[in-house]
Amino acid sequence: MQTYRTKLCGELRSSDAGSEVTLSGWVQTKRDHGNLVFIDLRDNDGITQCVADTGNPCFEALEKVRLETVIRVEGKVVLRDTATINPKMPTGEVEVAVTKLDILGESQVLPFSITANTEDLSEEQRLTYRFLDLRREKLHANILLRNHLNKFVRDQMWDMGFTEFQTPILTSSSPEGARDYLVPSRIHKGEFYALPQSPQQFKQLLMVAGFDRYFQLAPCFRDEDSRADRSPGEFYQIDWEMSFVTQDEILEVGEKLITSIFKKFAPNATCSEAPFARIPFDEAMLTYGTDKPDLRNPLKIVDVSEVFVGSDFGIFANTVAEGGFVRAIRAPKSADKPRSWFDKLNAFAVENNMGGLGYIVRTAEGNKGPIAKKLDEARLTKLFELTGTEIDDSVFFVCGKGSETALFAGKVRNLLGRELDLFEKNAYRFCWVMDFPFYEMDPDTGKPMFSHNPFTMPQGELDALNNQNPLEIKAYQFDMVGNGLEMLSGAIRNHRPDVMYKAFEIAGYGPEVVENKFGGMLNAFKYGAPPHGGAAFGFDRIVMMLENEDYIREVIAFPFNQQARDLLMNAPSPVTEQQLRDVHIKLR
RNA sequence: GGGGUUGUAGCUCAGCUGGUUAGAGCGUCUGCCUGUCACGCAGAAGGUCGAGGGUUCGAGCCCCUUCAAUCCCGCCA
Repeated sequence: MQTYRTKLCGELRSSDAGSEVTLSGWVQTKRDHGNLVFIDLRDNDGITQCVADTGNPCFEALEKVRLETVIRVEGKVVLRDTATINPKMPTGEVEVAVTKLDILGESQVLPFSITANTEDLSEEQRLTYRFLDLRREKLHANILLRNHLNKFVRDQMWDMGFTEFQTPILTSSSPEGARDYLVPSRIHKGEFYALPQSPQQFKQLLMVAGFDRYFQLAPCFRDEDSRADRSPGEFYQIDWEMSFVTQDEILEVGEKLITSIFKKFAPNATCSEAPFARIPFDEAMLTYGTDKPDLRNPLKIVDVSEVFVGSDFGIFANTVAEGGFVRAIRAPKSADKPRSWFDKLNAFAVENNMGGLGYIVRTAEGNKGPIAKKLDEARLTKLFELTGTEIDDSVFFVCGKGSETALFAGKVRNLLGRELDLFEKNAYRFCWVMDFPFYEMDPDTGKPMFSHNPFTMPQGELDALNNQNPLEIKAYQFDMVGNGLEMLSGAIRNHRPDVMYKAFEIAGYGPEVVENKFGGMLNAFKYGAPPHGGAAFGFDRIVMMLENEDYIREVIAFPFNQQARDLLMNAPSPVTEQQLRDVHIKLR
């Protein structure tokens, strides 16, 4: 059997001139000049131009070959004339003068062009013909980068002393969190496996089993609806867990891993250095109006309620008196913006059901805007001091009560940052958001419910659960946020059965619920559990950030569409009656 | 579960206030072309206007129903 290739399509250089080579690949483009034909031959490695003219026995076959046909060519590497060198191609100094051509795999007429821009194609087309889409340069490169990241992360984790595990894919349904993907049992009528939403309980059991440091590039399955940055169905986490560990030590692992990743895969971008800013949840909500602060945006939200107490501006003064607040955002160098700009921002507030967006414009000639007249000189001075507002700046106000208003201030902060083009360019800014509340009020029942996950250790442990207002207890729970995206979530776990029973009791669950739902893990904790904690990065999201992609599908080889369908493999799909009978299912 | 947007040639789209035979670019096919590199030039074929119903003398365009795609809200311990 003849060899398919002696060289790859990306590796020929001028130094190879004169040698005989064999290449195999896809016909990416064909430029037929009648008596002279060029073919760009592409493989995973790159592209090489092949050429033949009328004197060549392969000429007619080469002229007829359809795009994306797989061929094998033999030929001689020749230097191109200076005038015909293509500096855009790594192989552009040479070409292969074809002496023999074999068709290895014919292509039908393509449904779309491999070389067209990605944005010129519908998602439906791309997913239906994903194998063609994956041949396109950008997506192909994204998937290759994902592959490199995969190995890099493994190496890093091994180097840090972690042990790689594989945990079950078929497991049991867990009662909290997202909807499970269920798998009916054939042997046990009426019972179901579930695909894991994360290996959470397994990795904790591994700690109890004494493995000390676990990691896994873990597939996770959640039956929830998709978003641009959230693939439906399945996704991957860089999941790790550590025994005898403090919260700080977990954060250090996260910082070390993420900085090494961005240093290697985004060497030209600015990246936060460890240690990252550690922002308590409450401060994040006040200063950034979100639990996912984008630190590329320099703007900060400042509480200026005190300025309005007893002022002539009745709406704000009354809201503050009723327990609300006024928060301000300085908009630097925006005083020269036209009235329409301020109107536009006000309209944004109205769209968000916020009534309006007050503002003061500070100029050398005086202060303008609807609120300026309502504040006396002393109050204005205080306001400008609190917010750092200088001449030629303006300052915007959000007034109201509760988290809704706080979150709206965050939206205004983002909008102003974009409008004034303040976001740091080509940068990755990371921070930690810490000290999440352990419980939050369930608006339906008026009782405390777990705000994150019930496996987390409350700060203050049993003493806090016994003696503090549940809504004021913080959790050893943290997120890493990068450029406004949640990249990691982690926690110190609750490894003490007594604390767990009490935590669930406060959330309204009796001991039988804990034993029923988390019996396996709870039982394990009764036989000597080490203090432990861990975290998990969203793997797909890191690739997304590295590639500056807005859509998570751009970094997944075979993603679902928005409706959680695989258009290529036609999943989900109906099954036979016999298959249904086997698993004791009758469709209604 | 809810809201927005979209659906016209193989692909990406245009199509005015409802009015003659529904257009463009790319792709396909045919012909010409020996230095292109998204080659170029000339010509041709290609349409259930997502589907179903309605209004109208007349519907790609208006109305109703429905299907699909996409983005968002809910949801995502």
